[in-house]
Order: sequence, then C-alpha cells, then structure tokens
Amino acid sequence: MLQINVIREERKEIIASLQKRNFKEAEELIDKAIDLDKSRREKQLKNDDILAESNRLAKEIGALMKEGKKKEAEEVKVRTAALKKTSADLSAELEAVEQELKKVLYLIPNVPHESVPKGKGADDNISVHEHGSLPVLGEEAQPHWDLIKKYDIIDFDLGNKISGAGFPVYKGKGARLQRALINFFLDKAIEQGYLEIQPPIVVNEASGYGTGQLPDKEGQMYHMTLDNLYMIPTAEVPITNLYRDVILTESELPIKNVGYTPCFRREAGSWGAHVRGLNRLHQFDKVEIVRIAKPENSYATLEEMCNYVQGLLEQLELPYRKLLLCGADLGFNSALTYDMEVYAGAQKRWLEVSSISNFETFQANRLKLRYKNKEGKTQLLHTLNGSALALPRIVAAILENNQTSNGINIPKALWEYTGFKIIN
RNA sequence: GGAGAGGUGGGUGAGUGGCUGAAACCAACAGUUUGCUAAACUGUCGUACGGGUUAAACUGUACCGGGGGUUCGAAUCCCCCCCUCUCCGCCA
Repeated sequence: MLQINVIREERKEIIASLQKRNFKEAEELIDKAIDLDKSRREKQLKNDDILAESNRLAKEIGALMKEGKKKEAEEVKVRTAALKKTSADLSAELEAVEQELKKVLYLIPNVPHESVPKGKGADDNISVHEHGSLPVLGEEAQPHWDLIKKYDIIDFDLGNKISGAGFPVYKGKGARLQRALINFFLDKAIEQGYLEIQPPIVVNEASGYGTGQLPDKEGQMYHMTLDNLYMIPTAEVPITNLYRDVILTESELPIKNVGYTPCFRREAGSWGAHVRGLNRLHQFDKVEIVRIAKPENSYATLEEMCNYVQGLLEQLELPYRKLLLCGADLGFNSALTYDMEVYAGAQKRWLEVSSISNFETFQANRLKLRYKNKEGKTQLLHTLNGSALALPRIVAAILENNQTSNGINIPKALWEYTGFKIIN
C-alpha cells in the first residue's frame, strides 16, 4: 500500500510511473485518494476540536463537583450533550471516509522502479543475463512427466487418488531428491548468513493482509473457513509477517531469513497444456529468502540476492536466464522484480524457478514495519524476497537435461545430499 | 472442550471513576565525572493521525489485548471476543 502522504506530495510522478504498468485507473484512483484524504483531515480537525472542548468541560464539571457546586455542574452537563451528539456524527463520517480511503489505496499497485521498462506482457521482459549452454538432447529425449513414470519416482495418479490433481506423491529417489534439494538450499543460505526459520504454514487473516494476499487475491489461497485460517502460498507470508507491527533498532538490521515450507496455491482456472507434470502444482516445496533492509541499501540487497540465486543455479549446472520484468508483468506489490528461468531441454521451454523482488515500503507500510534511524525518527523499512529456490521446476529441468540412456545423472553438488549419483 | 486466574509502555510492575499517557525500578540512548573499564550523577526515553513550522519548537485527538456499552468524565464499572497461565479432559 502506498503512503498517502507520499501520494499527496508526488501525485504527478506516481501517476506517470504507474503508466508503465498500463494501469489505466491510475489518475482516477490517485485523485480519489487525495480527495478522500483531504476530507478525512478536515473531519478529523473538526472532530478533534469538539472532543477537546468536551474534555475541557468534563474537567470543569469535575472541579465544580468537588467544590460542591452541583447546580453549576448540571448546567455544564447540558452543554456537553450537544457536543457529544455532533462528535458521534462526525466520528461516524470520519470512520466511513477512512474505510473508503483504505479501499482505494488497496487498489493501487506499487510504483515501479525507474529502471523498469514499459511493456505489454511477458514478451517484453528483458533478459539481462544468461548462463550455460542449452542442452542438446536426442530425438528420444523425454519430458519429465514421462521420465518420472519410467523411473517411478513421482506419481500423479496416486496423488490424484488421495488428494486431487496437482498433488503429486514423491517416491524413492524422487522423494530423496526433493529432500536433498531442500537441505542443499537451506545449507547454502545459512552459509551466507541467513537465519533459518520454520514458520507455521497456515496463517490468520491479518497476515494475509500484511503481505498483500488479501483482500484482492483471496482466491489464490486455500481457506479453512471453520477456523478462518489460510494455507500459505509462499513462506514469504509467515516470515515477513514475523515483522508486522515491529519497530526494529538499527543494530538488528539487516534481517536475512530463510525458510523451507510447502506452498499451496489454488491456481483456479489456470490449467492447460503448458502446465503438465511438475510445471504447475497445488502443493509444492520452496525455500524462500526474505530480507529487510534500510531504504538506502535495498537495491544493493536485491542484487546480492540475485547473485546468490544465480550461484545456486550454477552449482546445479542448470542453464538459466535472468529477466528484468517489464511494467506489465510486474507483480502488484513489487517495485522491481527479476525472474530466474531455467531451461528444460525436453520441453524446450524456459521455466520460472525464482522471482526476486524489492517491495520497497509497499509491504512495510501495510505491515507497519519500521526502524528508528540515527536521528531517532521511525521510518518504514524495505522488504524483499526471493525463491531460493522453488523445487518442482528445478526437478523437472534436472530430470530432462540430465537424462541419458543409462539413467538420469544427478548434479555433483547434490551427491552428498542424495547419496546417489544416478536415477535408473 | 470444561473450570479458575490473568492480559498496563522494550522489560518488571503500581494504578478500582476526574489531579494518569500512565508511579517506581530495570534496560536503552545522550551527557558529566573518571588513566581505561566499571560505578555514580544529570537528562532523554511509546505509537498513530491532525494543526503548526523551511525544519523545529509548540499544540489537538486517540490508544493500558480487540470490539461495544454505562458516565459530563473509564486503564479503572458492564457485555462480547481473542490470547496467556494453572488444573481437568483429549492427544502426535
């Protein structure tokens, strides 16, 4: 959520920046917010004055009572009654305006960073870095959904039976590979100074609002209505919400957290030809890195996170490219996002395995996540997060790219974690 | 799930209707003193939204788990909810 005082001061610049997202209602919503804010301040000023008067009279009554001037006190009481009525009305109006303002603010996406290119869609994302050569596989190369059957390591039919589509069952070396990747990712992050967190994988409503899944992306999450809890779509939600309503001291910064969790996504209506096999699931595993940084450091932090994730992909010997997302493809909360895509040789497609974003103060404003700076002023922090990494598509690429007639070779970096070098 | 006890500022904790945004102590921060450290002393020390100012100073309102109510006036009284602790029940 953008800060209303910033909107007030930088109206023109914000509207212009939002054009990069092709966000048509930008000017309309920004102006609406400014109007509501003006009305809110007027009403508050009026109401505060009335309450101040009312407080004054209450003290006067107290004093009169003490002096035993009961009659005079009664006379003053009459005056407070009218004030009370006016204030009640004004408070109700104020409340309504505040709600309305909040609703409008919830509809306005984050302002893209100046380096974000305009664009119409995913095709306009810019590849800023590529690494590794694309695997050359023979005609007989199989996509991962065939390979997992051939070696009996991941079973969609079984998952279908006990849960439904998009809930695969990992077996044998498939299960072991998953576990190896999770441990590999966690260990590497810890080496880089990240603190491992094991958060709950269900969260309450307030947390959903804190990171921006609610109210607009309600359909993305599984909702347990009996207890009003949500299954997390990403570890970002619980880990970032750890810092909801928190004022950090400078010495606690920067925050570097890493967490492994299963992730749950309803992905309603998004099933089709491109999402076969492991490409898109309702439940998947992911290791997520979450950073909280001072504003002046956040873009250096973003670069550092990208370098870290790229290092992981290189250790896994996967060809990848790094995309700078254009305005049209940029997530609602994000100011700048890099996607990492690995190449899956048999599908001959790039698969997104990581999305690394700087949210600047957009989440922190909702979360009320601040720190006390050197001047002793409380100031919003910047939040960032990135997948490091999402497992299923990594598995898909490993399986497809490393297939041979003898079996599937496991990247060397994982050997100590898998305990085997080949799936056959 | 049942019964009881509680929830006050970063922490401990006082406060049962007005003089309380809240004592005291601890922690933290700044300073004084001191070869250094420690100690002592002095000061500062909640948040949000307004007004005001170039910026401050200054100033208004709200907030003592959350929401509602009683009252001229609520941390304090009443109701509902949430959470924590103890005991019981159930249980990986």
